[in-house]
Amino acid sequence: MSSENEQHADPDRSPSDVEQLAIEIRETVRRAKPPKARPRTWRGAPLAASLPVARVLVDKGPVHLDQLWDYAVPAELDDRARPGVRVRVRFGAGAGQVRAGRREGGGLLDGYIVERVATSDYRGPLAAIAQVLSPEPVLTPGLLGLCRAVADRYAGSLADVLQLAVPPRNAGAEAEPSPPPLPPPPRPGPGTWARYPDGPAFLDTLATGGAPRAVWTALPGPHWPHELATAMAATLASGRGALAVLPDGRSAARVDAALTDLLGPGRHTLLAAEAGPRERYRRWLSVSRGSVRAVVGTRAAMFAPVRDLGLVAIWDDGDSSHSDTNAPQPHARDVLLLRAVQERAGFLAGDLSRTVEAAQLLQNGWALPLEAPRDQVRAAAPRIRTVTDSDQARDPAARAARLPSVAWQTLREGLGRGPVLVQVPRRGYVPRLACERCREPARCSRCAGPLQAPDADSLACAWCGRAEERWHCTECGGDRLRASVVGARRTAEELGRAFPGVPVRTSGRDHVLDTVPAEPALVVSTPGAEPLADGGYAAAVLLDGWALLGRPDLRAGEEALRRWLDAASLVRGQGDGGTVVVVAEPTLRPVQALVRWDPGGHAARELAERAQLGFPPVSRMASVTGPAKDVRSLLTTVELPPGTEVLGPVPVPAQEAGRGRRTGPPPAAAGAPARAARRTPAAAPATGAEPWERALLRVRPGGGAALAAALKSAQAARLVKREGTPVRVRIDPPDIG
DNA sequence: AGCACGCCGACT
DNA sequence: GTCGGCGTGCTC
Repeated sequence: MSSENEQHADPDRSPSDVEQLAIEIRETVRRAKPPKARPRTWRGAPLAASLPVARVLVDKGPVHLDQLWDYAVPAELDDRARPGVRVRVRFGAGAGQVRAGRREGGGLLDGYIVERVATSDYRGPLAAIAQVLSPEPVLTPGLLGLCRAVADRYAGSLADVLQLAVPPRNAGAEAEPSPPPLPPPPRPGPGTWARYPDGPAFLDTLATGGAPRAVWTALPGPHWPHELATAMAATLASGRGALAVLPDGRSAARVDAALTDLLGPGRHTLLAAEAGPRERYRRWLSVSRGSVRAVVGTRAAMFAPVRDLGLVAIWDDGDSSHSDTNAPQPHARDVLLLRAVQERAGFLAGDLSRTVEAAQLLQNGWALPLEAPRDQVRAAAPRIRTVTDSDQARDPAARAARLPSVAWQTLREGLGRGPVLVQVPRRGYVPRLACERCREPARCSRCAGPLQAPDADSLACAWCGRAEERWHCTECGGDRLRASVVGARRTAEELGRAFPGVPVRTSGRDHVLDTVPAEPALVVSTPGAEPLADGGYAAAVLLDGWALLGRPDLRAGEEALRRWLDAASLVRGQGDGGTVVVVAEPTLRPVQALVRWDPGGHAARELAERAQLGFPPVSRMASVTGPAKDVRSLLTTVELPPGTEVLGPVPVPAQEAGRGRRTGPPPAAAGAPARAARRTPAAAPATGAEPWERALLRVRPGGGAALAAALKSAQAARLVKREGTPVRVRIDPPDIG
């Protein structure tokens, strides 16, 4: 270990830096009373001869600490204290005075060394790095740059983003060496990419080191995982790395299997939740160390530190699980877009459907479409028929199963040729009660809250608790209600009776079936849980379309179409007799898009409409949610970019305030209106909880970054001044209705 | 967030 | 004279 006076061979070393710096290690005992036992720090310990200052990012802590802090590097930690390593530092007023015997870590925080520099701007004595936790350089410059960009985009702190991007350390995994990298594989053939006119050229660009950007509308059927893997393999052939993010472990595993098929073992890895922490970290390290250059995984993999990235890909970007659930809730599509730009990589958004965001990438020319010609689409897709559920079947068993006659016939006919799929919307996902005639959700006549039926023959409002004596529909005047959709389990029972002797399988949230064999069977599934059928389903029936379409959400139409296309793509093409029946109003736009198998047209129309109405993603939005007075005070302090519109604030009911530490104002208890009324005057919540509000902020296209920056600094200012409780800031809120 | 420092009122 | 209220501000 070098001492202060030793000459270094390092040509970068400039000895005067050390003297000029006049670093004084924080003297823990300069006060009158020395501690009984000093912490094992280094009173007067020599500093690193070269670059004795470490700029450290502290891992946790309040938002306004979102900056780098300078620490002195003691000589004995010189060679371990490299950029990117995890360290432990003392932090906080008086942190230097550590009393022996007190509890450990008073002021000891974890962090990362971001860089080593010669001098510090900080005027004052620098504390020394307390400990280098591990010599593994986990926070590489590229990863840091990405995390910074994500933090800026989402008005979040760098430390929060880092927590998503860097997995927790596991000493055992770190001790294992990673194998040396394999040489680039040979170029894969185009395979089924030949079905897309621009497919082979796309692969060619990737294989020769280019960075093409595309929105890929995959043909229905089982080939897309292999096609996605082929694009990754082509990128590897150029000597670069590739990353694909999928919405769930099941689809990621399919692409992983396809990669194994194309590349053999050792060139790729799967980063998904299944593996335990040690295995996950082991795989992550194999990527970080450069021994593996292709990564497929679920959303946390979006940060995977793939070296020399040539392609980022996302599959099914409309799936809500692409939004991280931890602050600042970045979306995988946006993170990968940032990476494509920052790391000059190609970009591929693949989907059976199309989101408005993907349509926007096409519209502004950032990406090009990768689509099959119409006749190919028609051949690969099943035949789609629509039917309304007023068309009840004659067969009593089918009526009991609430099947329209066309649906019943389709199932019966399909069962002669193989497995058939029945998609049932998830219960609780849908309006509770609706007009039987026009499907308008039933609402309270006083407060417009949703009505529910506590027992067979009474109706009450879920918000205000008022009993509804004589309900009638405000839209069509109907006076009969329809109960909510029947769940998958009961549908399965009813179908079992309608088709005696046919095996019935269910797949849903609790048990998701992976695949079903080619034999005739009824497969009842909730959206997203549909098993693959060996050889494809002979037919499918998509029940209760009204429930998917009727959700009070900006994306209801897009989401319904996505769910339907996902299910319908598992059905054989119409040349092979594949048929799909969707039970929904045939004039609605998403239903027509399904019939024509035209997700691109649907997304383009949605995009045009959103542009006209000033909705995202054309305009950018942020939401600010919290106790009313805090929301309002933030709104008065924030320096919004010119032209920002402020919508609201409006009161938010408890469930919209989000699951958080603190819940919003409780809506008056549904079951006990009388008691609630007696206790307190209407507005004052009995619990003392303050009413919550939400404001939406909207900026013109291009103003998103400025809006995020303004919100972040206003939030930080409030924290510094300790004004009230922090409010929740969410960029691109998904739930605006 | 912690945790010191600091500048005003009641107490041994 | 000293203890101590928590308002203000810093933490490398």
